[in-house]
Order: sequence, then structure tokens, then C-alpha cells
Amino acid sequence: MGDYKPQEIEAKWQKRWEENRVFETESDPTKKKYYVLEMLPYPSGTLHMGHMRNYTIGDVVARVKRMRGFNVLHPMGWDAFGLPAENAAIKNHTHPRVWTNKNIAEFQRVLRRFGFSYDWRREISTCEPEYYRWNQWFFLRMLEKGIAYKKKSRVNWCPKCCTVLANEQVVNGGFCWRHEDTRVEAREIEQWFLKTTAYAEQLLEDLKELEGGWPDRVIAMQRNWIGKSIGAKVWFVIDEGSDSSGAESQASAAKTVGAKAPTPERKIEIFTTRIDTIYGASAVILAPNHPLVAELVASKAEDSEAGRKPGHYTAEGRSRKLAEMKVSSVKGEDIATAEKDGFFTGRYAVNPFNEEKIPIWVGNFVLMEYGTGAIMAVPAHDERDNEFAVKFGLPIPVVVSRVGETMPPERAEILTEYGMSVNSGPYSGLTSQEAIERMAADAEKGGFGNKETIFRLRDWGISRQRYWGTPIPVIYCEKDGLVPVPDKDLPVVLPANPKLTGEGQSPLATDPEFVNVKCPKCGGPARRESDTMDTFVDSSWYFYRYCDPHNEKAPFDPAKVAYWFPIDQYIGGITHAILHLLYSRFWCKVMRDLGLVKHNEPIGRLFTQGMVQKGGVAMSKSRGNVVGAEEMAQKYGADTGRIYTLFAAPPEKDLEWSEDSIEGAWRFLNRVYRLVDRRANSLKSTDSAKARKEPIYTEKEKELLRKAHQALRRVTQDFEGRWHFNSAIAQIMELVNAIYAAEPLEEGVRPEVQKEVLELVTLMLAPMTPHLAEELWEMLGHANGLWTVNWPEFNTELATEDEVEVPVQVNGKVRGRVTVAAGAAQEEVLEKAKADAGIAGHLDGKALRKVVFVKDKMLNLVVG
RNA sequence: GCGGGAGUGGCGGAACUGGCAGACGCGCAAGACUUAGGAUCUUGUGGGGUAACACCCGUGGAGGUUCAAGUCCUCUCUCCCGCACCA
Repeated sequence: MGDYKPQEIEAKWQKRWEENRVFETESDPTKKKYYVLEMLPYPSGTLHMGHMRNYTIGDVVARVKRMRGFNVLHPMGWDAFGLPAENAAIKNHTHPRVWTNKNIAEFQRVLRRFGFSYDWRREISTCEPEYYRWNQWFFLRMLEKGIAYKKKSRVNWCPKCCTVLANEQVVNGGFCWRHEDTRVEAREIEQWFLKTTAYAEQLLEDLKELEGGWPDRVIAMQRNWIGKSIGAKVWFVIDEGSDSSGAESQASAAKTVGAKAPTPERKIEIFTTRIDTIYGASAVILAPNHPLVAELVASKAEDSEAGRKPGHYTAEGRSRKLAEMKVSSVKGEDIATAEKDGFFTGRYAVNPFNEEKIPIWVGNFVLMEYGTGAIMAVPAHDERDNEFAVKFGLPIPVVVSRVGETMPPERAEILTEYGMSVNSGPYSGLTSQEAIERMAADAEKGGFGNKETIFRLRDWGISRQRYWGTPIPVIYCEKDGLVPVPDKDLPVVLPANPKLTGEGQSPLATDPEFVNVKCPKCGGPARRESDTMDTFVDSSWYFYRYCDPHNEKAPFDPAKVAYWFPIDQYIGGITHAILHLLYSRFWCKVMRDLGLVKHNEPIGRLFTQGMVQKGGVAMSKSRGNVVGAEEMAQKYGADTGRIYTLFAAPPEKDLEWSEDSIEGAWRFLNRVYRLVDRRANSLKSTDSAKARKEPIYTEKEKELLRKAHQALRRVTQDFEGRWHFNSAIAQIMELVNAIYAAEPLEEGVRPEVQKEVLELVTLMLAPMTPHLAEELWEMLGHANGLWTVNWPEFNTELATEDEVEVPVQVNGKVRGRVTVAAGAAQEEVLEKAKADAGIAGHLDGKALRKVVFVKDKMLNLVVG
């Protein structure tokens, strides 16, 4: 007899698993496969119980699937490039590689301490040239296909990261995803992009394949992010004649545009989803950084209303106003809440549908990044336009009324819904939907517009002006221009000893040995690209590399990937709902088009687990509320930590850490241990199979086996179906309680039945508390490890109750219960119910009008 | 504003396709064993009510469907998350 000593037990079994290479897997097309994966960690800080919850869920699934006979791939690796490593290295005067590798060693040690069933031979680290050379290889393929391209554009700059961010890395309407208190700034920088927009339609369309397998909200978030809008573009011709007093400036402007006379029509292209409201347009409004604005503003057209009406200025006033607006837009002031602002350019444009001249304005609420950077303002039917029009005194003509209303609605109401067109020339009387169709078609026929679908999704900006990332493999030659690094020269390795300052310049650019190269084409002097890639490139395809982690000739062997993919179950935090998961889907489609993979989507099922919180907020080092994984393992053992996180809440919900509740988990495991320990010796040589071969059961045996198989049925369902680990554990607890209640087992329960029941407890616990289960299994006299044992089949017959207690309702209220043999017919139950004094009292003197009977479940007597 | 989700005891949470609401655990209370116990075992524990039953109320709120509603329908309130002057 001994105590449960998790420290000893856990070390012992981890060693055995390793010696027996229990978790090592090879692809084998003759076996059914299962690929379960947790998102790879960024090795920084300490592993806390929030991480462990994630890995525990994955590990339970991996172990259950193994017990069910699947060939299971369950790997682990490190998202090892990234800014924190570089910043920490600067701070501590060390090298990012040193800092990172130290963390990796630490992470690995703690993960091993928890006994997760990883195939460690497949471990990858994205900062190794063996890995990132394939980032470069993929980049070159994308360059060839025109998917990777370089352009100068307005980008998001985080002053703290000192680098550009992708749109997906800008959160909360303008803040850095790493520094949630820091606003991003707009900068004009030349950088590399991957053309995610080329896949916008597919990324949206294929979300349908993911329905059912991915959480609804992740699908919704991606759909939202891609942001498809179906509408039309319409061209408004700029009225040149209106600029009577600006001939001089117009001539100079004409130089950049074309000949003055005959003036080729210059147009402002607007995008709208409501072309049906175009008769109600009272202005064209441009984004402050729209390319035409500078020129329109510079024209000398004086505004006769200048100074008398809001938004009207002289030419100088307009320039000043524009400069002001640009400054606030660069600062990234909160555009969602900022007051509408703008000014009249002094110029007009012609509505192509009714030839009406309407003023051209500049407005702070029009975004260059969306649509065409220009809109038509329809103040009667759009809230924002209305606000603008009211502030600046623009007319508000009504062109839509509710269907069935003969008179246009009062102007006070802004009708944004569909209705019926009014005051819209030949389109009056059509429904909005009809008008949209007809008018878009007519615009196309008339040559002044077309149907158009636009997306909110932007191309993925991947250039980063930092050191600790994958060098972008291109060279700039004075003679040959942009030259890709030839495949044979890959990898382009990071220089070993960079000068890291953390200031806004690519560290690689300061290293002459790295930068100065010979042009691969002409051999002349050339410069290397000195930016590195966004680290989300690394994580966009890493799960493919696990299938073939040491391949030196290719990113992976397509045959191996074809066997393992798609990922059967991916597990991670909701944080990556857009970033990592969208990029990964994009990468998969690119690889498919390169002929490397055959599937459209890399991840079949996605599970987003809840956070582990303490004090109501997620555990994080900076908040100082972490429960360290290692301390936890030292105090209670890994198994207690594992079962606690599984039991305390369903896996998709947030979990508030409770020191009291973990004591409960610890007590439970001790209870199980004692149960086995107190009779381990006497049962060692007992053959539990005998219990199954000679099924002559005493009442007590029957009762125990029934409980055991009922639990097994529920636990099996909970593991296979919706991952109700908490209720699975509750079932096992009930069984354990029942065994305690049946003590002393020696009275009335044969040894083989005792052993059978204890083995079932052990096997059910095995995926969740694998160390303890192995130990119990051994204590029960088994020399083979649990890894050789299959998941037990539950026996319906054993699980079935002989007798059931049927609640009896009178008029829908439970008034009593009768005990009958399972499966008893209505007549029998009814008879017993009538005989029951308590129930009879409620029936007294009333006519029985209806009887509802559900076998073994309930009897309802309707009287009255 | 748009989209997604959640409201059940003192707490975490159960309840498969409508069929005994509160499984299991924590906490709390009582008892047993003990020199002692913050160990272990047993019992009790939604609220009201009763000597004890009976009975009444009860899954955010208001209606509805049904023999029967935490579960389905309509309306509504609160909270959390994501996106957001997206034209």
C-alpha cells in the first residue's frame, strides 16, 4: 500500500514511452490516419496553464484516436522568428537566436514534463535555415506567378515595432496588434505584397466547405474581413467649364493629364451598392488623399460663398484645410467617431443619369482604401451622407419611398432600406432591386459605369524592417533591375552578427557583407533586399512541413502530405481567427495552384478553446496573474493539472482558475489510486476476461458492471462527439463513487469482476491522465503498456437497467413515481400509477381524458 | 450600426433528437474514525413552506405552441467577443 506519487509515476512513464517510441508515426496509406494539431507556440515568457489547456485538449484527442486504432500525427514546433526576440536581444545584449533557443529548450522541457504525446522527431523551428529556405522558395514561386509583387503604398507603421504591419495586424480600429495602446501611423513605403486579393472570391466561397467543421464565429469573422460588396462603379465627368477663373491652373493641371483642348473628359469614378439612389446624389465626395484632389484644390476657382457658408473657402483656404485633414488622417485619429469634416473644391461633376451638375467635395469619412476613394452622397438615403449634408447645407432630395406609399416620406427620416424609386426619371416606380439591375445595365450600355464587386480584403504586406525573420530572396542590380535569387543559392541566410538598434531601419541594410552582392544575371554590383518577411509567412504552411520535416530537396513530399492532409483537427485560440487562419487558407490555395497539394482547404475541423483566466482576465506574464505550468506540475503533478483543466469547464469556454477546485481534482485522482492500490496485489493474477466469458452475475456485480458500462457509453460519446470532457469526467467520478459505495467489494463481487470494473475506470482515464492510468494498469498486473490497448467497447446489454423508475405526471406535474421492469407497457405502468395513493389523490373524482406514455421515461395523465 | 455568442443554486457547470431541472465538482453544514486534522469515509445542501410530509415557486423578462418547454416560436432586457464613417 502506498500513496499516489505523481512526480515518480510521471517521470517513470515518460521514460517508458520514449524508450518504446510510442508516439513516433510514419505515413502509411494502409492505415487510417488522424492529424491532430495545436497551434505552434511562440517561445517567449513562461508556459502557463492557459497553454497547457490547449495542449491537453489536443493530447486527449490524439490519445483517444490512437486507442481507436488510428495512425495519429501529433507534432509540435516553434514559431521562432519575431519581434519580441529581437527586442529582448537588444535589451539583454545578446543575439535573438540565443534568446530564442533558450526559450525553446525551456518550453520543450515543460511540455515533456506534461507527457504530451508528440512525435518529437518531427519538431521544427521556423528560425532555422532548413525551414526558412522554403519560405524563400515559396516566395520565388509566387514571384514567378505574379502573386508576390512590390509597390509603394500607404501602409500601417507601428512606431513601437518600428516596422510595417499588415492590415490584419491592425486591431481595434487603428492600433498595433502587439501594442494595443499604440496607434499605427500611415506611411508611404515601398514594400512586398502577396496578392491575397486574387483569391478573395475563393477564400470567401470555400468558407462553405468549412461550415460544420469550423466555429460559426470564425467563419463569420473571415467573411466579414473579406467583405464582399456587390454594386456598381459610375463615372462622373468633371465639369471643366465651371472653372471660369482658374484657366491658368487648369492649363498647368492639363499638362499632367493630357491636352487642354479638346479636353478629354476627366472622370471621377465612384463605387456604390445603391446605384438606384443616384437621382438623389447631391455631391461627389473624394477621400482627402484621392489622386485628383490636389489638382482640383489647386485650381484658382474662387468660391463665391467662401467664408459665408460652412465648407466653402477660397483657393488658399482649401489648401490649408486639405493639409489639416491629411495630418489628422496620418495620425490615424479615430475615424469611426470623428466628426464629419470636409470642404467644397469649387468644382462640379455631372451626374451621367440626369446630366445634373453637382459639387465636388472632399470628406474625411471617405476612405481611399475602400472602393474607389470617391462616393456619391445621397443624403436622403444614407446616414453618413445625411450628416455631411446637414452640416454643410447640401440639398437632400428624396428618391426612394416605401413600397405602397404614394407620397415620398418626410425628409426627417433617412430611409436606408430598399423600397421603390421615386423622382428618378424613367426608373421611378421600380422596386429598388429592379432599379439597381436596370440602372447598372444602362450605365454599362451608356459607357459611364459597370457592375462591380469589390472586396474589403487588401493584399498582404509582408515586408518587415527588422532582422529576426526570413530574408526576402531578391537582388537589385543596377543593370538588370530586380533579380530573384536563383533556387540553387537558397537559403539566403541571415548574417550572424547584425547591428540591432531597434530603430526604424532594416538592420540587414547596415551589413555591407550581406547587402553587397554580385548580380546573379550579369555578375555586376548589386544589392540584396534588406527587409525580412512577416512571421505569419512561417506559420502559414508549417503544418505541411511536419509531414516531412527533414526534406532537403523540397518543402515536403507531396505524397506524404496527400496522406496526412487535410488536418483532421486543429486547436488554438480565437486570436488567430483572421490572421493566421486566413493566411494559411491563402497559402494552401497558392500551393494547390502550384500543383503541390490537391485540397482546397488545409484544415478540416477547427476548435477554438477558451482562455484560462485568473481574476477575470486571461493569464499573461505582463498582468502577473499566471499559474506556471511547471509550478503546477511540481505541486500536484501533470495529470492533476490536465484533468482539472478538462473538468472545470467545457473546452470552448473561458475557465477561471480556482485553487480550491484543483484540490478537488487532486482528491479525485487520489481516490482512484487508493481504490486500485488497496486490492492491486490480490487482483494481480486475476483474469478479468473471465468475467466476460462466464457472465453469471450477482446483483452487486450486475449493479457495478451496469454503472461501468453506462459510464463507458457516455464517455465514449463525449470523446467522439462534442468533446464534453467535463461531463465525461463526471461520469467516471460517479462510477468511482459507486464503487466506493459498494465497498467492501470482496463481499459479493468476484475478483474478476472487481478487476474488470477497475480496468474500465483506468482505460477511461487513460487519454486524460495517461501517467496515472499506466501506473494503475501496471498495478493491476499488466506488463504491456497501455499504448498497446484498444479503447473498450461498451456492452449495451450490461448497461441496460432491469428496472426503471417512471415519473408519473398529472396534468403535466410530477405527482409520483412507479418502479416497473424496463420496457414495461403502458397498461402496466398505468395500473401501478392508479394504485399509488399519492397519485390517486390527484386523480380523485376527475375524468381521465388523455394518457401520454413514453416507454421507460414518463407517464402523463390528463384529467379534468 | 453589422456579425457571432452567452444568461440555469453561494460558485464552476450537467441535462443526447421537447419527457423527473440542478448530474459531477467546489464551497458550506453535520456525523464517523482519530491525541489531532486543512487527511479519509458517510450524510445533507435551489428558494418558500412543514414537526415531518403535503404543497407552492423556480433555468434574465413578457407572451405563445404543446399532454409536457432550460430546450421550439414571437417580442424584450443584460452581458461578452469580433468588425466598423466599408459607400
